[in-house]
Amino acid sequence: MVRIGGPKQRAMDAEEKATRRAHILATARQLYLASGRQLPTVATIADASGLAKGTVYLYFRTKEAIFMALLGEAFADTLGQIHAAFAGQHHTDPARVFVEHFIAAIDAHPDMLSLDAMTYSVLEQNLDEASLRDFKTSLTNGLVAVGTVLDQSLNLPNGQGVSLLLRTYALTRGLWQTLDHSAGHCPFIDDPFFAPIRPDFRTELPIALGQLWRGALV
Amino acid sequence: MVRIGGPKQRAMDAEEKATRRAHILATARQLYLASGRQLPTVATIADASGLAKGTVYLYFRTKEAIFMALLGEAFADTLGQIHAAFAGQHHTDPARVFVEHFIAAIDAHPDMLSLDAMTYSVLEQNLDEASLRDFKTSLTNGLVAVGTVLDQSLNLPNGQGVSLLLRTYALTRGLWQTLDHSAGHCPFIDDPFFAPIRPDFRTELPIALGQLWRGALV
Amino acid sequence: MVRIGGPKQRAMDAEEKATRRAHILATARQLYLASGRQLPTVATIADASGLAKGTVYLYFRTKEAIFMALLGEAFADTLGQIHAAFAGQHHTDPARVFVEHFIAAIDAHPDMLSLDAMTYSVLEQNLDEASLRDFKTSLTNGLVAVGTVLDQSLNLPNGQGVSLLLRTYALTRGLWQTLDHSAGHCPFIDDPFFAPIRPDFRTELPIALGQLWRGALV
Amino acid sequence: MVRIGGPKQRAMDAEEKATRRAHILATARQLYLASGRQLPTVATIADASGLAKGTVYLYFRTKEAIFMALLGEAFADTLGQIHAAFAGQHHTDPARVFVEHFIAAIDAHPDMLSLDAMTYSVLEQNLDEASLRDFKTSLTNGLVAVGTVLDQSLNLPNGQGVSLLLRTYALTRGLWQTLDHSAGHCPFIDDPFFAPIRPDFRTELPIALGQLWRGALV
DNA sequence: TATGAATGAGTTTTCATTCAT
DNA sequence: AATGAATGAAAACTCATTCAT
Repeated sequence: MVRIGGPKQRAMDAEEKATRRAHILATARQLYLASGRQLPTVATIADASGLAKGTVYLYFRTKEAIFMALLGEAFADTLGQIHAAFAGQHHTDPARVFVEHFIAAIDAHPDMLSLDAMTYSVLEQNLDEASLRDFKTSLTNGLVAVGTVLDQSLNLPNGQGVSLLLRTYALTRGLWQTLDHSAGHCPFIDDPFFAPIRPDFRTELPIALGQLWRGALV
Repeated sequence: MVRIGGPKQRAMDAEEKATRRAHILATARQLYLASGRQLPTVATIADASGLAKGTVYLYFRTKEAIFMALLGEAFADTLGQIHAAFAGQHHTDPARVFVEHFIAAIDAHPDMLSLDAMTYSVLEQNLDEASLRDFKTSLTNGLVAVGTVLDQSLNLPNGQGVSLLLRTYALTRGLWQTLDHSAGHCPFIDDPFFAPIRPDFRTELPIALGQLWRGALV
Repeated sequence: MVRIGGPKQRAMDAEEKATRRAHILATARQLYLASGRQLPTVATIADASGLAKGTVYLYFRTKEAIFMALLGEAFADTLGQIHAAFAGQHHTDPARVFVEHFIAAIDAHPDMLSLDAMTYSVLEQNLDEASLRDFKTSLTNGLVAVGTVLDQSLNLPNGQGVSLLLRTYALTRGLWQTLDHSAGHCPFIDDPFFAPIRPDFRTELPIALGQLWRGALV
Repeated sequence: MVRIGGPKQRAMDAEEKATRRAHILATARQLYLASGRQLPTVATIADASGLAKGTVYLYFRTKEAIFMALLGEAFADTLGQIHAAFAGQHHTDPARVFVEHFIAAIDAHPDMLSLDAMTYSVLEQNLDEASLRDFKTSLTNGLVAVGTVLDQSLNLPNGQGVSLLLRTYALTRGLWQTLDHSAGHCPFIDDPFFAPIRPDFRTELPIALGQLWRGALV
């Protein structure tokens, strides 16, 4: 028999519930950003949110689902910005426009690439199939929509837009994993010896993306 | 007093030690490949190697060091093949030659990209600084050497070869993480719905690399 | 402000309340029988009953009380059948008559012995004293009543009927715990090696009860 | 990376290991007896044994395995005493002799019936199949051996000895679960109202067993 | 009366690493 | 050098119960 103290405030209607969910998400993001490459524990998130552990589980099936949701938001937002920049428009230098908007979106989501780097090895492992499918479905929809917009805006053969998006993101993801060392796990990385293989990510990214797009649009 | 299972054979001279180390490494790779995205435990590796747990630690400082060593081998071998293909030679279509050799090397190391995907989030976390530095030093040396060879072979401005290598690998790594689903963690991924964002990695890779190189060598 | 899912129907008068209580009970029994030796969660019971969790607690003080009620019903029914068979009657072979009716009652309550096996270790642990007392009081009343009937019908010294009932039930309970393996927790139990200690419960029960009664009535 | 303090003493040979295992077992029994119907946590057992939690798991696969081992010992000892009393011997009043020895063995193992009552609902649930099979195999061997001895000593038809043992134990187990209230979970059980259904276990047991044996040996 | 959002206690087990032998 | 016994930190998740609405 377990006796416990009652709840604080209750999120009764859908709107309040959405707010609470968003609050948990925001707290988790903050904690993650502060910790550097370490998923905070559910207990920590709950504490920082002013909620009980069990309450967090009312809004997210697993701990990993929290961070997948964060990642999903970042993806959606990034895709949204690209969409806005290309839907129904033509640009004389589309590669430049794309890269500018893409990098701006990345800058706005400092947790995206970092969380993404955990996706493969950590997040997907402990995620239930349903959540994973939801995530991938929504991502697919977004990619296809923006890909179509790119097809139209750039006069590309059908499907080239999506391909370009995938390659762009793959290159970004790969570069970031190779070049980011913001979390400070390698104290020695500043040694000039490593300079040739440690260009700055933010400097390198536009160049690399530019090359890829130039090669693709030739 | 009964004493069972005393020390086995001792690997005294340098050669025997190298052999034993290689044996552990080979066992670990086998186990890793068989498990699909899961680092085997030290106990498992020791068992499968016919050694005691403690013995493994005579050859590797930490468990992660084992897999970093595996990754280092794969990198070294890959770089070696590129080096051989370009050192003191000129090619009429260097991009094609590079991509061919690069992909061949990747195919020969099915554990490379997979282990690499754990680097950021898993392997580097538990690695002691010394091992990490060794790894990165050796990698830097290899990259710089091959980069220089590329500079010469392709008549590139100094340092462009290394940059190209980094971008090439970043794109490969990113594509693989996006497109590989060999480990079968997503039973639903074969759903045709996901087809547009799931091109085959091996089909996609040469195209994407071709675009990058074309854009870079323009 | 959107309000969804208000209170359903209210069971105001005593009859409606009894009906709803019986409905919860029936659902719980079904769920228990279907699960094999696992008490369903309150959430499951509530869902399957079409009620909210809180509502279940309006009818039962604790989860365990639900299953004690189920057990109580089975006991009451069993005792009732014995009572009916012996009240005001004499039988030439009372042992045979008793065993027949007893086994028929047991067969009619496939959840009785199984729930009973959890009584000692699970159910009584989390039961509030009041419910436990209610349960035991009602059981005592039933036993004493039927015991008295047996005393009269069999011309036994006062109190022998209750003793016989207790011993009969104890033997049944013990045999069932020893011999039942319907839930299939031991896949290997069918190995012929275990045959000598795994006679069939339903075969064994009448024999064992027969011996006990014969020994008692000598 | 985890760094921890070294071990205290090491059990290197088989004998020392057996001693340590026995020590853990003894500690667990003590703790269980002191707690009344509550399996102590592994942490508690480890602490009380002066060992680390992990060490306990070197000797027992699961927590439940500890208590199954305790139960197995009690069974083995009980069967051993019966065996000694009947092997190669004839008694004029075998029922009396059996019951005396049986009850003496039960008295010597105050944890046996109590643990046994958890077997069905708690212990078997969390036990791995291998341990369960071992337990049942050893129990079967013991039962069959003693059953055979009984067959010979009492001139019973083949297999009757085992049957008698099973029924005897079933009755004992059932009576104990019905009548034991030593753990004090029912403060109200001493109310005279419950007297008719609460005879003393130790008084009741010999009577009930006597009836069963008399009925069986007629 | 009915609802269902909120609570939070509670515990097993794994496994990388150490170090006595 | 080799062995393998000992260590102990670490955290997700369930679910019975309460009580504001």
